[in-house]
Amino acid sequence: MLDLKYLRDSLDQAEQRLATRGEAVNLTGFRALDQRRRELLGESESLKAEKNRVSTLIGQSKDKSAVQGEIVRMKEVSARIKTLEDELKGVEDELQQLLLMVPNIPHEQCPVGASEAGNREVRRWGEPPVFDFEAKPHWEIGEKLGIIDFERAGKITGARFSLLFGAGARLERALISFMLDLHTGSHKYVEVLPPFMVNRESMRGTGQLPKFEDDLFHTADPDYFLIPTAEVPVTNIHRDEILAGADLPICYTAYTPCFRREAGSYGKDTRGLIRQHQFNKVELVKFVLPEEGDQELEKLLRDAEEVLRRLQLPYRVVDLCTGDLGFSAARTFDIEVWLPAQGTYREISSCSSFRDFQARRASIRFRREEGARPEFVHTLNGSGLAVGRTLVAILENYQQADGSVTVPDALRPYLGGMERIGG
RNA sequence: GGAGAGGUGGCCGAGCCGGCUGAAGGCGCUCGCCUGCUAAGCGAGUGUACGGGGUCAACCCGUACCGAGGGUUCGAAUCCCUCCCUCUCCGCCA
Repeated sequence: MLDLKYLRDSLDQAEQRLATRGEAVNLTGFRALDQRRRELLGESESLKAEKNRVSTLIGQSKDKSAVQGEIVRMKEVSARIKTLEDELKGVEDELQQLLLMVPNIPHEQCPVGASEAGNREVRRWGEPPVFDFEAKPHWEIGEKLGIIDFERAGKITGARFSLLFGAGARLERALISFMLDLHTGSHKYVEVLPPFMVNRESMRGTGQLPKFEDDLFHTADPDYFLIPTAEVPVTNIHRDEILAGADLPICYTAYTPCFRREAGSYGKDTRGLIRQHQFNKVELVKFVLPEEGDQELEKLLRDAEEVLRRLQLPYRVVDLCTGDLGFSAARTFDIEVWLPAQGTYREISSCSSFRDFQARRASIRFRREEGARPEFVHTLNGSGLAVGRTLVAILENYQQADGSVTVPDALRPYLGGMERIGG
């Protein structure tokens, strides 16, 4: 959510910067609503002051019959206040609805562009492997090895689900442990294991609601949502809190499954593990001082990259342009891993700064020192990494001519020393 | 799922036969005094949001907030209704 006072003072600038996102952002009506709100507030609050003053006098008077006229008058004042407040509530609801639908303002260093095509490659790491045979897609490799079964997953649940067996299941688990150990050990994140279902307030806090309800799995009773990313429960850990400035940055890492409806992606990535309704992810989340946001994002990005470096998987980093940013993000770097069968880089991590956008929605604040005014923190997060896609990358990049798959060195301790799957 | 108890300021905890309670008291914290050091002691201060004013920073005024939302009343932390959450006992259960 954007700052009401900023919008009031710099509406034109806000509109211009939002326009670089491409989609039309509707701020019409904001000014009128804001002004009406302040008029109603002014009138009802001065009437309340009057009411409070007179009511105290009535309470103090010995002779109630002497103040009968005031009682009658206050009755009318109260009725008037009620009318004003009803209208005020309507106006505030409308204003709130409007503000909750407005996306974040892009960071000034974001490349400006209308779509994915405007993204800027920042760096590449590693060399795509060269095979003396035709590289197979991971679903063929996995099914041949008997470690991935899409057909039975479809029977059990439906499309876009998967079933892992044996070394496949173990590899997935190994990746989770490996990533968590790296981030808690070398990178000093605190491991958390949050709820996988959250309430509406949490979803609103990070920005999934109210705009993207269609993308979420929902339970009817109670009214909960399955998390689409650990960002939601982990960022909301500190919702409605005031943190001590000295405690910042606060860094968490969490493994969770993620659940996404993938509405509107019919026909995309229909085969394989790339796009699933349920997938595992290890997430990194930070709460930082506003002035340290940019450098903390850079560090978070490096921490996520480190996973691929240790696994010796080639990747590149892309700086998303204004038109490709997510709703809540001010700045995003995607990490894309090389997938030989597709002959292209595919997203495996997305590292974003939300600045104070989520903090304002979720009311996450801090004090620089004891007694200082609360300020909003900046929130950051990134995948470190998407586990399913990492498994895909390993199967494809480490595949051998005979259909077996070599286990990356860094993972062997997590697989009881296993050096190869199949073969 | 059944029965009962309760949700008050950073924390503990009064108030709950309606008004003078943003809210007693204690703890914590900040500043000052005192003190060979420490501890103790003494004094003052110590929430947030919104709106208005302002030398637009410190500050001043107003309003709101005693789990959430409604209601009664001139006036509600205090009375009534609905919902949420926590705790205890029973049942069920990984």
